Amino acid sequence: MKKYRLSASRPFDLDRTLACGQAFRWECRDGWWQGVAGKKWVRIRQDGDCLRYEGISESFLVHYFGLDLDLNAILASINRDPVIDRAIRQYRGLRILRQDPWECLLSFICAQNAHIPFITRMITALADTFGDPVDAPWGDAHALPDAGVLSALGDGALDSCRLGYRARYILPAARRAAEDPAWTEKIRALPDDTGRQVLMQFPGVGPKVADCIMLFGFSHYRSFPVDVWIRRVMARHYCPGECRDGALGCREYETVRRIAQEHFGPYAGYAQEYLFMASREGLV
DNA sequence: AACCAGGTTCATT
DNA sequence: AATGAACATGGT
Repeated sequence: MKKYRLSASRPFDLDRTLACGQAFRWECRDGWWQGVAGKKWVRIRQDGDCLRYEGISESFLVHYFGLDLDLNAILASINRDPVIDRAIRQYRGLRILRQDPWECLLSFICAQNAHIPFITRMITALADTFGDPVDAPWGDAHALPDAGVLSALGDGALDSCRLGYRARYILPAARRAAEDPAWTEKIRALPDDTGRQVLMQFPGVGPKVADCIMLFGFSHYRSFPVDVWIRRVMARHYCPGECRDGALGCREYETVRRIAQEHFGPYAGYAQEYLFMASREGLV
């Protein structure tokens, strides 16, 4: 069991960070979060300013949870109006993870038009059915299958995972990733929004999913995924003039995204996460 | 039991 | 360029 001491100037809220719907491979059982990150199992809990964890190195811990970032400075930079201020006061400590891009690709293709518990089911089914077993202390656990594994499957192989129409996207997307194993490094090397355009060439990846992958998988903190919850809060508080009719009026994705990025700046993605929470919990 | 969900794609205007 | 419908599934 290892320990990591959080400094007072770098707030962190493990529970919110793992439960907020950016990652779908974590489960909380008797006070401990357990999950698989990459190929390794992880157990972790937070007691005040102390993180207790096992299964990973400290450097992985710091990188994965983004503990190297000065969150207070980031939140100060996005705190530009009363709405985001309320969300920040409520959720300070929520951080954006640095997940594996392939995991993000799978997760957010599945996430379209689905509730978060359902997304978790789908991702779990993919791992349990096709992923390599991981020797976790709590019992049976699996990593997510690599693109190569999924790309070799035939039509219908995913049926038992109950992915709905998303299954039609997963296999072609896996083939595309498998035929160019360096795709993540290529995107990493690309300038700002070019990587996003490359991601949108994957089947099943539109603007929203691409923004999620850039934000959660490539640490592109300016990305601002616009889902139904964000659309609501943006329509109500940030672009009423641009919106045709009340809550669901913000039609044009690119317009909402541009307004948010201009308003919140280079860490718009952090604002997105805080607004997402606030919108879902009825805070705004 | 309807309604809706971290949307994308395709066919029409 | 912009809108509308189909798409599968299951949580609330």
